Amino acid sequence: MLIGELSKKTGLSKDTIRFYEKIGLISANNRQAGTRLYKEYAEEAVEQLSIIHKGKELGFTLNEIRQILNEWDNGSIPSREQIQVIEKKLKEVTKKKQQLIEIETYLSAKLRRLRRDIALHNSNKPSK
Amino acid sequence: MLIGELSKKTGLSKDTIRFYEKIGLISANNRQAGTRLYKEYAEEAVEQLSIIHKGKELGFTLNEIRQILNEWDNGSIPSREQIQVIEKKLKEVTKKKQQLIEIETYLSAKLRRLRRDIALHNSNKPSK
DNA sequence: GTAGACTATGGAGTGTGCTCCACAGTCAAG
DNA sequence: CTTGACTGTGGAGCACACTCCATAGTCTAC
Repeated sequence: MLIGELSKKTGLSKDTIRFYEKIGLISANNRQAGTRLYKEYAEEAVEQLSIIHKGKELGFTLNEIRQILNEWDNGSIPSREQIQVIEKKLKEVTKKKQQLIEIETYLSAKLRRLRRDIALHNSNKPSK
Repeated sequence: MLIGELSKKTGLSKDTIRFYEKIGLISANNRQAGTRLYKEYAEEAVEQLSIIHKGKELGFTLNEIRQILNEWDNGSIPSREQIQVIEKKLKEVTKKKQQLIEIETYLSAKLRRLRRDIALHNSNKPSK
């Protein structure tokens, strides 16, 4: 598929996709088009872009996402090392889960306080 | 407490803390020191910086974190609207939780494949 | 056979979030 | 009363992740 279709399927802009391809986060084949080349993306790219999108929303940098996608050229890195990288990322995911719970706790407490203030008809005099 | 102590307690650099104070994410009182003013931070700032740090690691922008901290000047915003903002953030937290699970699933599948490749003494010929 | 929507390339520009630096005042220890 | 570690201010610079633009070739439909 060409970039326009990929853009629609993923919700990412063409420029963003081109940028990701340029830095090697996703790959594309070349399709001959007259004197020029068009980029042909595999179906796989949709899932990869979905992971990139999620990773970004969770605060991973593109370099970290590169490790998550495991896009090292042609298995140049031994499997054992790849395993260690993935395990490290899984630990980071676990940490982020914990941090999410802590933020959720913080927000929930804040919400309870606000609701109570309103219930007491005291909405413009915060209790804290 | 002064900025050095706050920096040690939170693990954030002084420059970062000064930057957060400059954009109004945290606040400080002025303490007279000769002809100059030193910034005096309340104990509260430690928790706020902790939330900022977690928020950042989870991909929230500083403007989003501002909403999480709810640091609008002196309750200028009605409580009912504050409640809506917090509820929205809680929904975003829920979404991020789901995204974390999806990334975890992706990584786990990758890990299983790699482990199997090694078990088959086939470590340099990935199965996919 | 041309209008209009697509494609690629290169490079400039932008917003966010720091990070570093120079300069200068403060203050506790010896 | 000086040394050394602290403090603040202002501004420059930087890395990241895009975003936009100009230019130019391609392709489909009418």
